[in-house]
Amino acid sequence: MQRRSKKAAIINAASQLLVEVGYESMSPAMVLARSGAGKGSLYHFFSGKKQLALAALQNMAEEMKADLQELLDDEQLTAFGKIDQYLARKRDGMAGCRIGRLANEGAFLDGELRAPMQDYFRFVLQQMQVLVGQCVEDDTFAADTPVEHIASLIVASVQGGYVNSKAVADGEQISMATGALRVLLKTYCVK
Amino acid sequence: MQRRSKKAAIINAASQLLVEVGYESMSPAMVLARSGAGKGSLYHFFSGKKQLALAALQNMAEEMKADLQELLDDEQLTAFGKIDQYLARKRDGMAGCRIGRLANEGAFLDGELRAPMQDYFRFVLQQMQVLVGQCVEDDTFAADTPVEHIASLIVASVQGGYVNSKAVADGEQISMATGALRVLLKTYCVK
DNA sequence: GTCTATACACAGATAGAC
DNA sequence: GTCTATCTGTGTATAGAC
Repeated sequence: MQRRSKKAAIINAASQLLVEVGYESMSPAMVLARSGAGKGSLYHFFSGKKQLALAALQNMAEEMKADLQELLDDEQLTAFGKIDQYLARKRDGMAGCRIGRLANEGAFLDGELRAPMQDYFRFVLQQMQVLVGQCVEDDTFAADTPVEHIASLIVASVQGGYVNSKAVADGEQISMATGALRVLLKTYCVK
Repeated sequence: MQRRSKKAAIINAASQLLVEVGYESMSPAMVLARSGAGKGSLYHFFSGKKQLALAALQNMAEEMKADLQELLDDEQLTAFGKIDQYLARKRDGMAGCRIGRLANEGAFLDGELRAPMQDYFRFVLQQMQVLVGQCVEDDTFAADTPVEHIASLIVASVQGGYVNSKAVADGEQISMATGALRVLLKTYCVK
């Protein structure tokens, strides 16, 4: 047994390909070519394409959650500041959200594959709800809109920004959408 | 030559399938099964899957543009009222945008296939820009944000709402996002 | 114009050697 | 654990009859 098996390389290649081409278009052959492994290795570690994608997805979701958590843990920022920073993050519109870009693939109607996606989105929505709730609490926001609606819009501006970027082939679309929301939320603040 | 050939049936079936399963997962066999035509008919009218999808897409785009145009032509509504009505439209979150849901498929990197999608999105973005511009003009909105940013956010709230809905399997997500934006835009109005 | 029968490539998975 | 060789099903397209 090697110290670092091909397993990690395979998962890594799969993660990249899920972002680049999606699930249905990702063939085992592509994964093997990129990871430098043979078919045997893939089917030694995973029962099939689905289980491989599952492992890759769970990896990505953990990374992205940790990324958000880092922002949430920033003691320097107010709740509103965290929302603002989240929206202000630099994003590659033409790449798409690593997880959200898979939402329309038929394979994700399957409960098992959808689980990590659903889990990730619920986490982000939930955390945004908490932040918006804190803004209401400390009178930054008026309490005239359900917190989960605002949270939903925040996430939608990012996901929709990615879609717009891809659709018109303009990477700037996403920052235009999130930027506009930053302004609107600032205006929404009860000064 | 029949008065109503199988061509329309084939395009119609393809349109449905593009929404339901997407482009890559839509096989000629599925199109034929649903349309009741034989393989020969399909390849008689279209040079291949791509040209068929193109025809179906152009059909859909025209329909959806006409749908929006109807709202734009409503003499009863102010520019702001039109934006508000656009956001308030009833949408099936679990179905997804007929065109936007294809944005992440690799086949749409191809210029020919992307054209109708790009065209549709540009149209909607452009029309929203005009409406927002009118709102600035008549002092409904402050002029402190570029009109194309607000327009981008409006479209993103819809597209992102669809993504959220699919991701968490909750059809209400989209109306939560667009609903929140309606409130924010109302607050943004210079009263 | 519409059909059935057929060809070809490749995605997905298995067998078994090393 | 890792590899190569192989098998099967199906997506995509063509040929050619009716």
